Amino acid sequence: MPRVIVASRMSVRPYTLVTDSAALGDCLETLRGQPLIGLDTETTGLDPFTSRVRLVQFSTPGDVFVIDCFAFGALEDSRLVGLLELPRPIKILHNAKFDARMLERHAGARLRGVFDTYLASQLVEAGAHGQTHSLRAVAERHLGVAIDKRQQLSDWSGILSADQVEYAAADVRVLLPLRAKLVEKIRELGLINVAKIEFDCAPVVARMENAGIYIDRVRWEALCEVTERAHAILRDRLMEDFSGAVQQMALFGKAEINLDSPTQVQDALHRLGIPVEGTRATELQHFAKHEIVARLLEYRTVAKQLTSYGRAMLDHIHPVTGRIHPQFIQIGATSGRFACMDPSVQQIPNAPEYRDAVRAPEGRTLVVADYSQIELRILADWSQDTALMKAFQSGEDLHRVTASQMFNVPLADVTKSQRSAAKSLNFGLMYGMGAQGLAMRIESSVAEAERLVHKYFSAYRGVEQWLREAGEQAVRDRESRTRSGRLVRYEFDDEDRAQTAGIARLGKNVPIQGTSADITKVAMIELDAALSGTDAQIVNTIHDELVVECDESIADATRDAVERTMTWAGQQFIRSIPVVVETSVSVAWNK
DNA sequence: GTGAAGGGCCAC
DNA sequence: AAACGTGGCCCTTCAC
Repeated sequence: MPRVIVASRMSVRPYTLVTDSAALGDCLETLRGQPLIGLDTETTGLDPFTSRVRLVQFSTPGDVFVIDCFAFGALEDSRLVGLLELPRPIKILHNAKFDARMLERHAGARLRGVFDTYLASQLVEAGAHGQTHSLRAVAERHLGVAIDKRQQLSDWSGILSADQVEYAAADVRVLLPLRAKLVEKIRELGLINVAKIEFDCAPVVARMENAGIYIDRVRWEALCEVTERAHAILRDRLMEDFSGAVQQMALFGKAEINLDSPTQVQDALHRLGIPVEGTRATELQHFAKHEIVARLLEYRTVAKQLTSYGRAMLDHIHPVTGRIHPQFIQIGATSGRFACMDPSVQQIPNAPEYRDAVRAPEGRTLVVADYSQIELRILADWSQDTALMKAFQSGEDLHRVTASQMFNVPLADVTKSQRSAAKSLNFGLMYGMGAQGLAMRIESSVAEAERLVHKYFSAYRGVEQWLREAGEQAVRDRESRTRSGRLVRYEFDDEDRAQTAGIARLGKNVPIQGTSADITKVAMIELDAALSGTDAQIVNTIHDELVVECDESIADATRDAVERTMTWAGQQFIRSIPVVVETSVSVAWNK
């Protein structure tokens, strides 16, 4: 053992272990004069509410400082907090969200001036398959150096081994050269704007995760109980309905049917003479005249509610905060959209009974704000289609206007089914939907769907042209860009027509979906800054919607700030038509 | 037992 | 045969 320590001591450059206030002063003196510093932390666990910060490490081109927060009150030192909160020097971190959560929780610091090598790697790789973005992988890819991560999850709460401190020093040392390589790529690929957005967003996401979202346990449990009863009743009745089929199946050794098994359900339906092809809801709907199929559809809905949105949600309530702290993945989709997990609070059913249970605690309130038709506005702005722009400038109901233009009828004479067809086209065409897809969706013949698509594009020539060119360009250049310059690269075999068609669809959708993500991220950054110094806090982001929680006494001011910053962010990317943000103030997540 | 794949379904 | 984009969660099935 001693041998290993000696050997590794000799093989690495020195570092300074900071264990008192005077040494911290010297360390901060050195750091303040730097334009760029590496920053990392070692913590006793991964959860900011139950773990402590043991080490804070800084690097400069010539020095590494390892601050032992257990040796003295480093995290209470206002000089350290001041350095973290100033925009300069720039702090280089790998996955800044993690350290920002810890530093906010334990030092009360609002981290600013971030360069995040994790996010930078994701931007530079632009969605390439099979690339991971761990510090180890990124350092190996760009610097050709191997990093030993064996100590990462070691016990950081006791007496530090030389190995541990050296690991901590090595980790932070690599960040400066790594940034240099990544900056080069960011410049080459024209990603400076989007990188700035992502880096500034990371501390905002950290605060959002730390804040968490409140769920009313009693309301949620009541919802679960209702669902459980309905589930039991439907299950029993379906078992009776299926008994004939099950008896047949029993001849083959199967005495029961699992209603949650699509294969078993299909088999049983076949035995009852119902020739379903798969058991998806859209397929079952065609056979809903059979009582058993109708009941199965009901069962599916309830089963989904019970499993995905049942008591499991309550297991996520944190014992320390009493709130849910989901994980937001900042570049969750290659388009730049967020993803969310453990639990995903982006996919809670949009039904009043569920949204009522997601609320503000006593004395507080929610401001809920979403962009009105943001993706279609992006399409209108990008394509400069005269008719679509005019439709938005009129301020009328968009789908109704579309129907009026498609079918050449006055606005007031648009029928329900005309509006519905227009709506399907407005949304579907952005995803690269064809006539066949439309026919499926609106349950018409393909010929009828073709006629509708033709009518749509006759009204919106500019949209047709933009979509076609966006698809062609994606296939030709093997990449797409959003308005912020975010890059998405495509790997495909251009001999494969199905793959090529898929890339063309992405080429239409990625710039639109991704620009929407750009806008939401800029809005979050601006809003977080506007709300600093108040008790208002962003608690959820759902693609084109933000949820803010604040004391009810500042609800109006908060709503104004939300509306102003979101509108402003939208206008940074959409210049030729209005950006509309709809806000509401409510104690629950209902609009 | 564990993990991957696929079906199904929730969100925008 | 494929058929509108981006995700995550839960279940069953099947291979190891």
